[in-house]
Amino acid sequence: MIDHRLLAFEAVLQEGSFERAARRLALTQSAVSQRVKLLEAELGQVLLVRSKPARPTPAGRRLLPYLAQLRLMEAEARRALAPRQAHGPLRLAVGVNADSLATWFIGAVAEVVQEEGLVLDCVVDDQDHTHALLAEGEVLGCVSTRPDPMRGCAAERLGVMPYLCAAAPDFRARWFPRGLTRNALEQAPAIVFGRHDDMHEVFLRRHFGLDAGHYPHHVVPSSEGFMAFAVAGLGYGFIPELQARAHLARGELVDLAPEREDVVLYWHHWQVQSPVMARLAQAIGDAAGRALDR
Amino acid sequence: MIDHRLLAFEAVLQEGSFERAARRLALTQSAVSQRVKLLEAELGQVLLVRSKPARPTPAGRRLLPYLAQLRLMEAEARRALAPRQAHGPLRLAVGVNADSLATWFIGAVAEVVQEEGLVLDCVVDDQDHTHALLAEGEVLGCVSTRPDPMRGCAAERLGVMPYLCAAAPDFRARWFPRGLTRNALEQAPAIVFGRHDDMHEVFLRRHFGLDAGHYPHHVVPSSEGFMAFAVAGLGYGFIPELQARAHLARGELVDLAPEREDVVLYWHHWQVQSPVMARLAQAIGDAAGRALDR
DNA sequence: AATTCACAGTAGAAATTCTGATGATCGACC
DNA sequence: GGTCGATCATCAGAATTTCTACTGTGAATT
Repeated sequence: MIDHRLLAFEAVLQEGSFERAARRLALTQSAVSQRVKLLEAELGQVLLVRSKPARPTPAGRRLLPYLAQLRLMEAEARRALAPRQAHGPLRLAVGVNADSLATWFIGAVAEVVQEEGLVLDCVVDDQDHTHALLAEGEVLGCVSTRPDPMRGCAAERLGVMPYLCAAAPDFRARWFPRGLTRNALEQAPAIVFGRHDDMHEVFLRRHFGLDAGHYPHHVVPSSEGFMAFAVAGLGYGFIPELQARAHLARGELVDLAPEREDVVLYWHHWQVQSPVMARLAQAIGDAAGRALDR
Repeated sequence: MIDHRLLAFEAVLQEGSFERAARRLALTQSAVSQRVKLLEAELGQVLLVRSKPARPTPAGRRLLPYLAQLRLMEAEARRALAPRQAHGPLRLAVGVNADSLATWFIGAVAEVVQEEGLVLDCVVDDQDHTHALLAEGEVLGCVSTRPDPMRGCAAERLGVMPYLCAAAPDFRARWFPRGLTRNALEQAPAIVFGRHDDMHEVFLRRHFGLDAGHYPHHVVPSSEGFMAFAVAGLGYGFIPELQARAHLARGELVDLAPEREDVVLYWHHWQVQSPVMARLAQAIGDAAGRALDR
């Protein structure tokens, strides 16, 4: 139902080349080439940079969000027409930061997902990176730390997610026998989530005047992995209070510092919304209100 | 860019028959018939009742809003790609009640319309009827008195529009020498806006216990006409305070009763929004905040 | 310089979609 | 109750679009 030419354009981007796009669409490379050319002619803009892998031109990039919205709208229209038929569940791509996914997010969306028969396509990335996913139309909504919405989007404040500095008890005994001192912090192996993750650095700089890069650290881009690292006594790091709570209670982790690093989360979404997206946003807002601090 | 079959379906509805739709689309009747049939087959639903004029089935009706949204999105996408090119201005259909249009509405949208290069398609109807226009996809947003949004839509409170009971001074002297009495009200010719307009009845019932239909009344479905009727001394009726103000000052009208009939207005819109719709909603909200009471 | 790779272009084949003719259905009217 | 007029469905073939198979070109690789 969506224009063939748009689908070809999208496939080339996702597959990286005309040939693989053709394979996916069960066409020849030539046909894909023609479709894309036609689309470019109609819009009067070059949409693809023919490199490997193929990349969108600025114009092409601006087209992507509309494609995602088109998809959603088509799916919605079909549901509105034949609500009880199984069209295959509606697939919604959303960007979530790993810690939200590991803590409050699933509970937040569970009910809506069930009732509306959705399939969520959770794209996990760092807090601030989820925003880029939205800009490129890869997701229709995302949890982000950025407060300002892009043009065409809206943002709602979800709440504050406090992180605490934690480690296994024996890790503390070994590395921080006298508490968090500048010296100890320069030696003790930290755990950070990912490359874009600057919470640890901010903490070290703010409270101990330590500069970036001057501390040994594991990089563990997985919420569960992060936790497991900490519990295993391999390092110390910032863990969402929500997630740490049970482990603290069981004595597997200890709280190293009174300070909390607060991360303010926002729900960003294209204003397509559609009934389902509106419900989802509502549910996320509600659940965040319950799970997060103000 | 929008699916041919959808366009055929729409044209048949707008023109009332397959033949005229074919003429508009520069096709044969046969082609239109085939397109519609194809669409119906794809969706697994009959969309059109083949009567004269052709009407949508319930399924067809549910499809209409999506068509309107599709249109908007396509226009938006084109603008996003080539902002400076003149694509022909973006056409936005909005439902407005006559009194808003005659008073605050134009000022509210003027700036956005200019800056974004829009063409507004104002559909004027009674306060509550504008809602139906939204449901059928005829408009993308509307000013209505209904507070509750439909599924897939959102509603924002704009403010209160107070109406006062007014007439020309000589009309008062002639019909209401002793003020508004039950007897006089049963005799004096009222002016009401339209068939769906129940403000006058509500007023008579609430304050004087008069039943519906027991008063003579002109029906004048035009805001200016309504005003002219009143100024000419042909009747009395409820006029927006905003609109009456100048006439009261000039002595052309007098205020007949201390009571005000308050109409609460809401802005309803499909959640497509799109950047332009978002700006429009913002502007309308702002202007309403200035022009209307809380 | 030769080779490989990836996309553009072209001609004819295939598929789609249109036209024009015909048939079915329904209501109006005599 | 039959006929006419109007309107939509259906069908076969024409027209158009879109695809495939193949060739050409330029850039990267060796």
